[in-house]
Amino acid sequence: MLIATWNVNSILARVANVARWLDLVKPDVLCLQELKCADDKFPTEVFQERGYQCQIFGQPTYNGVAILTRGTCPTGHRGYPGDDETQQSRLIASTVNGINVVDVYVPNGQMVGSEKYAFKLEWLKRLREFFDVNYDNSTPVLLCGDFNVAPDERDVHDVRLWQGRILFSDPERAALQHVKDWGFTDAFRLHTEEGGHFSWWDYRAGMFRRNMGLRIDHIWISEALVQKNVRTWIDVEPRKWEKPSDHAPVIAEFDV
DNA sequence: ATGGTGGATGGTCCA
Repeated sequence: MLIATWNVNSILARVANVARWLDLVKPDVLCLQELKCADDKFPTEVFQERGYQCQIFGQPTYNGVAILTRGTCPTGHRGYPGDDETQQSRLIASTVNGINVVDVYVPNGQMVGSEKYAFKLEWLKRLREFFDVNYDNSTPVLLCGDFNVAPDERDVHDVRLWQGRILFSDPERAALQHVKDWGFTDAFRLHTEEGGHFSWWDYRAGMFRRNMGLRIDHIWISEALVQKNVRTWIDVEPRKWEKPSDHAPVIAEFDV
């Protein structure tokens, strides 16, 4: 069973690339972030044709998340419980094959010390509370998405350059670690120790060509899934295609 | 060198 996550930076701009990638990899689940698209404008038919059901929590212009699954699966959380529809669309959840899947688009934070940065830290604090209240860490739980944080020094191309900056500042890393302490393991790090593996490269200044990126897209799993995770990798190929997203998909394979 | 690119949008905001 393959479960994937991909920040597509506008699903309408990326629909051809996503369809091409689905035809190649055929994941059972694809979690999307940054749809930049209202629910009623989401290109559902393209994915239905390929056997996927779409659960969409969209928003015009910014944010937006969706879970695509082969076959049907139940509708779960859309945003934090109790939030109204004026909140940003950054979290969607479902259950697939007994696995509780939570797909998040963590706020970028823009600049350390800014209002958006404070919002990011608060959002991560709420994410931990969301798991405390709504999930049991002795069950299979998978948290994935664009976390907008590089967890450690291996996950940035130049530590000196990124130290203290947005996506790698100590408070962000601590806030993300607190979420992890709920009971998650980084599926990618189960299989790969060395640095230099990235999931996002800025469009500007030829950063992809020079492999100057960050690993900010993640698949985290609870203990019940650790033994079943046979492989987790970043597929850099679609980052080389025409009109790419600035993020590459991450895929985890499970023996279930 | 304070740039560079890309998406949504229709002058900027966001990443």
